[in-house]
Amino acid sequence: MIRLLLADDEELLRGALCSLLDLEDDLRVVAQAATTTDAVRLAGQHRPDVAVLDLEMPPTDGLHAAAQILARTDGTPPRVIIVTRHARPAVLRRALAAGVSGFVPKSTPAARLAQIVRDVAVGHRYVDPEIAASALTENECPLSDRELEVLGAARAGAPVSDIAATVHLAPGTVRNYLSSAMAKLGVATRHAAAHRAWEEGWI
Amino acid sequence: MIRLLLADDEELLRGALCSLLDLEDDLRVVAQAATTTDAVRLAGQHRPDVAVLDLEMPPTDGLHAAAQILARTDGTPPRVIIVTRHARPAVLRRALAAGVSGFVPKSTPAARLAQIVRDVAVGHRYVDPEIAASALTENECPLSDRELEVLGAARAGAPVSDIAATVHLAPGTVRNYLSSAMAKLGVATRHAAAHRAWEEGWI
DNA sequence: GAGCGCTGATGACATCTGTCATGCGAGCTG
DNA sequence: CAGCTCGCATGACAGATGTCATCAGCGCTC
Repeated sequence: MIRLLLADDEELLRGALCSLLDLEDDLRVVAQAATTTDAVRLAGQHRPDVAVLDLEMPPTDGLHAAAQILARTDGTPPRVIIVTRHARPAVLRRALAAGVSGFVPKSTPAARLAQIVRDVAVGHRYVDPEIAASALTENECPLSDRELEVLGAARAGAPVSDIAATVHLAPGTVRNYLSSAMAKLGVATRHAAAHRAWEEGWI
Repeated sequence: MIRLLLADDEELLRGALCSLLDLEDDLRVVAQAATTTDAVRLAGQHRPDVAVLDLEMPPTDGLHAAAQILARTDGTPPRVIIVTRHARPAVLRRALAAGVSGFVPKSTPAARLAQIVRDVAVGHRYVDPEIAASALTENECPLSDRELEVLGAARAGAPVSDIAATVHLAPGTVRNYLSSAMAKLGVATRHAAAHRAWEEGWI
């Protein structure tokens, strides 16, 4: 019997997956969470074999939760499967770096999920083949850490002075980073750069 | 027996909902679609009693599909239920204006969906109570049509000249609309305004 | 027809952005 | 140590953006 933790902020999906997976004789959902904090807490309490975490979850995100769950020192931590609608190569890379065992886009057929859970439970890894292929062929993110940080702060449309304040840099420096990021991405405004970086999953 | 059309671009959710609803004795999913075009086509072919449409679907969106499905002239069109993660009062208003019978955020418990489908099938309407309350109390979108149009074109971070080209207006005019929109929203840049308008579901 | 509100446009002006050259200090590398 | 790169910062400059006053046309109402 494989014991599952299910975490997703959308009740509709979580509930549907729960009943879907519970239909399988060898799977049992032992805990559900709608937030990352609950997910981490319940993972500690219930010690599931596999934790299925949505990537987009308040208050942080699935990767933070995964890192915390995997960092537990007493006993073996559960295997973690990340489920996401935002399935981009950059996200996959970050997920694997965090030590997750499965990476499942929401475009995966529901019927296959149970088998993925079983595979992961016995120690295998599962990565969506299409995303994996993209991750190998697509070019890496060309932006430096600082550029990403600054773009992240620019995402909501804030003026340079605000960005500089949140990133703790001089306004001129911020403009330099934005400028180089824009040059690398081939766009004309920092907002276009931020938009693009977001779509690519870089920030 | 209530015959259902299920449309959602996320296989995972669509598949899970399908098996969930098929468990009910009086419901049967007769067609599934991942795009709005398929949804419209299959609604014509299979004549379901109820169509459950995701709002966020390529290539257009669930409201367009709903409008097309409801516009059919031969026979009675199906009742339409819109499911969305982006549950804001403005979206609800647009959905009701399009003639849909149900408005269900993805935060709704999965177990309740079957009952909502039954209610809608017999002619009732269902609107998520929380969103409905917000729609009644929250202030309406303060922006004019032109302002919304211009903000929509500004969303990807394009410079004013590009926006002017896509909207077929003079650059100076575009700046006026952007300026008034920014004033109404109390923000300092058009990108912040566009971001805000997007989050509120206005564009 | 005068008045009013709305849309679309123009021009002037202050400010913000994007670009670029440059400087300074920390770390590393010969 | 000298030379080098790299992260961070500054200053100057052109062009883009935000603000504002103003105007013309159009439809509407009194």
